[in-house]
Amino acid sequence: MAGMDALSESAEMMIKNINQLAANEKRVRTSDLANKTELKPATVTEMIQRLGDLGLVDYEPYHGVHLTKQGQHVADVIEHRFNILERFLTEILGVDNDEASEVACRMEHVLTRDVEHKLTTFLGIDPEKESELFCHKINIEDDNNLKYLPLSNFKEGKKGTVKLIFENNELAKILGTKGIMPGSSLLLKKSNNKVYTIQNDEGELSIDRETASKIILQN
Amino acid sequence: MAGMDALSESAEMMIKNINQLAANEKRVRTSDLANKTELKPATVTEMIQRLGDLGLVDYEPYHGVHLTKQGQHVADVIEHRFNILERFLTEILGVDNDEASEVACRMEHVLTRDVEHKLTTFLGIDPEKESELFCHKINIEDDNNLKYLPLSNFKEGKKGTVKLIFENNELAKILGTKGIMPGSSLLLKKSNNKVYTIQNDEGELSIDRETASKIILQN
DNA sequence: ACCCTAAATTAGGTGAGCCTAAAAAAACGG
DNA sequence: CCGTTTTTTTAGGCTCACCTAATTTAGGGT
Repeated sequence: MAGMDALSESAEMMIKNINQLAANEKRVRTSDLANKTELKPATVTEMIQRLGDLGLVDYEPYHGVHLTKQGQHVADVIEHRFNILERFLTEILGVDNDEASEVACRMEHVLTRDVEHKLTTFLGIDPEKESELFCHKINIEDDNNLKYLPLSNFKEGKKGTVKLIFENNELAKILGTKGIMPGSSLLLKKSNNKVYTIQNDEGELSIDRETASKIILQN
Repeated sequence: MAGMDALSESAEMMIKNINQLAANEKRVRTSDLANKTELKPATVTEMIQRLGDLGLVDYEPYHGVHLTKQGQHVADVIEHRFNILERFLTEILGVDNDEASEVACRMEHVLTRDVEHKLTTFLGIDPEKESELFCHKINIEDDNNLKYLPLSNFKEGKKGTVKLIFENNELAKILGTKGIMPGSSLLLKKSNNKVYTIQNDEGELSIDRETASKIILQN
């Protein structure tokens, strides 16, 4: 990882876009990138030349680019950060999709590996299994201090205490009538990633994933 | 809020630093800013001149700057975003202080007001009471489009998404076989306060009031 | 094979944000 | 109140990331 001096946001975005277009065609053309990024072709050329100099992209004049191994790695990291951030923003905070996507796209460039990793864990994803990207041990010191999780990421059969319910709306009030409120305990009886069946002192009920993502529990 | 075109990260940082130094002395001098920001004095001069042109700072050559009302507002927003982010990173994710501070400092510039607000709520702070900053109505985008109602109180002809079903009993299972489960959509075709006729992809069915009161919908 | 069009690159310009070095203003001590 | 030192500003230069306009290359049709 020599010379990994932190790429500019623009450079990272270009790599991300190359990666996304590469799904369709092996060599990505300047015009496609210009189109996707809303930059002028001349700007794209300039950029991919610089990326070429950095060894992130294999650039053959007049014949497009494709990511090198290094470039692919960068793309994977960015993509992952974007996904994590987007999920956090929509599922946990309840930000709407367009805005979440936009904000995630700007935040993806300022995350550190550690924050990314902790956020991944927070979302209930096991970072080890999540991808091969970080197999060279990350060494997150004591993940067990991450005690808050949305119900949507709870494991079946686990019990937890409600710490907060995001958005103080009608739904929260309805949940309240069934004994689901900050401070109360509940058991996630069954979940299939779509329907979550929970049980507490007052009985059972089923809720959808979106709702489940707004109930934050401490285990 | 005219011309609030989104300041650059550099400009925002400069305002933040001016604000922080202003705690000590009313007029903040170039050399103090140069010191704090690790920029050269010439660069600071250039920056504060630009901020002056934008009306964010009152700049008097050779005699330092202080924030205008507008500038102060920007500073307060940034400061708040920083604090929220830092708290989230340390308290929820468990990121250590130095790194949290650094990451928060880069993220503060890309937060939107909505995300900031939702994050504030997530941390268990009531954004309304939190500060006087946003008393000039924040206009949380129309909370009324997030209405949760039991099917029994739905209006005829309205469509909604099932958010939760109270009690995981036989009846709920039967509803499930008819495509009525958390996450699914339905239309209340007819209701007379006794019999509720609903329609979804899989057809129509009629249920009684008691059952209807246990199905919570979002419109 | 040749021309023509579409695509890509080069050439040259701009502003932001940094710099150094030189000049100017303010401050301070006798 | 004058000279020296410190602070600030101006002048001029650089890179990055964008642009437009001009030029070059690739590739398809006849």
